[in-house]
Amino acid sequence: MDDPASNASGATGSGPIPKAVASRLSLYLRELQHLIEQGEETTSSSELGRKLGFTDAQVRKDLAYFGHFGYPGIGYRCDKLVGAIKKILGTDQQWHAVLVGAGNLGRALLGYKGFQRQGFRVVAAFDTDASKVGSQIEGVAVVHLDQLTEFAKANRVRLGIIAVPAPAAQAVANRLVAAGVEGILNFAPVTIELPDTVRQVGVDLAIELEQLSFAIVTRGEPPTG
Amino acid sequence: MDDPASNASGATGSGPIPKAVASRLSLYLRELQHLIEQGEETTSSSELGRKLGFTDAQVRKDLAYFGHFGYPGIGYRCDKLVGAIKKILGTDQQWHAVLVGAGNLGRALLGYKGFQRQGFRVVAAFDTDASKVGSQIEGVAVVHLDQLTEFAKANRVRLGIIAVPAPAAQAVANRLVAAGVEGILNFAPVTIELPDTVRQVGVDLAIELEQLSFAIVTRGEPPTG
DNA sequence: TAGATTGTTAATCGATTAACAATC
DNA sequence: TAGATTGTTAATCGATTAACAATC
Repeated sequence: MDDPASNASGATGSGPIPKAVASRLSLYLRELQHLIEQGEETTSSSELGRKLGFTDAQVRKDLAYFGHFGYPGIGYRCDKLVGAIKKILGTDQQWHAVLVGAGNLGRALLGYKGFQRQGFRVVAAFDTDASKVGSQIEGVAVVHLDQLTEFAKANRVRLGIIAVPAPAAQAVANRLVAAGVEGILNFAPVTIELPDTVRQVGVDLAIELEQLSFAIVTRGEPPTG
Repeated sequence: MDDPASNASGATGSGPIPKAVASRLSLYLRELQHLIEQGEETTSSSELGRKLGFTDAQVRKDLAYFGHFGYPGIGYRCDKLVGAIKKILGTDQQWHAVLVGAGNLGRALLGYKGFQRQGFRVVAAFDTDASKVGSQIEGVAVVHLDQLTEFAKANRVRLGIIAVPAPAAQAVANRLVAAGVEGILNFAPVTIELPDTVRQVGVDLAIELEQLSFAIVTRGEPPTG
């Protein structure tokens, strides 16, 4: 292989990317984008590892899952690596998402600039509150939930974001599934059941704080994992 | 041992709780609280596993790390288990937290009811914007960031929540450390460096969506992990 | 060239699963 | 009692680390 960067999706031969690796790829991507903004053209496994708290060996192993991007003695070209990681994560394309729930959290998500930057576009917000329907929030139209399916089909919507109170989450999830989304990001603090054709990621803000308090109370007696 | 539930923090002999287990404990806790609200007194490893997508063996193993709470033939008493898990996670006590950044996301976090419910209390919000300082949001006072240390010392603040734009995050983190917090929940999409006496948990909303898109594009070719 | 850094292998480590005797 | 379900062991599986030849 003459051009070591020519093999973005062809994978070195290690097969599918382990989930543990995928979660780190997003962090590498964020850090690489940051380095590029600072004018860096290359980086190394030890620099990435130091910034993110991983060993250099782990960084190299992770990056070798999907191609030969490094140059011995030099390191990695940031831009090439960004392109390759985006391809793996699927964010080399743009994803259309809908948000359900135009409450406090929903509004904050609509104003969040980071989604756009990483290839996600929230194309509409849905709610059942008549006082919200018809308005615009951060430039995004608030539409009645009853029009979800129609809208989703017409606008190539593939992702749904749930930001409604816990008791409403499952019903909203069912509607999103009926509307044909392929994945759901769930901010409601409740487990939702989905057909296994639809992927989900759950974010529970209170659980994040619990994990922090756990880390504090076990300080000095560091956990095994 | 006569009373199988008498050994909450004494641990069965397996020593410290692995991090992988701790992350599931929060999910068990949430599900158990939900079951109790529905009037259930007991549950089983298979029921918990089914609801959360784990095997029954994994549930039993996880719960056995910190005591003998199950009754063969019967299952687990929800209330006992809730108490034991809270003790492990540190949320049997109340934690005082401060929020830094009273923007869109910060405001949403101040209105989030789930923190209170799980034992966290946001006792003040900090910002540098003169038009915000002095106001109240969701019943929480907005104070100038310059008063952080003084306030934190006077109010037993142990946790800090960062909800400022990425470029400001490291400086805010430094201030929180100087103010004596023991842990930081960071919503800014940037890596922050902390002394290793201070714990951190990072939540990057765009990364959560990336993980969802990754799960979708690798559908049918399920990842190893 | 000499110095730096990769990709990969082998060894270690940790986490999950299956099975089952113990027991409510 | 018979049925159900636990706690624990052993086996399997996956992830991390250390080391180093290859190479820019």
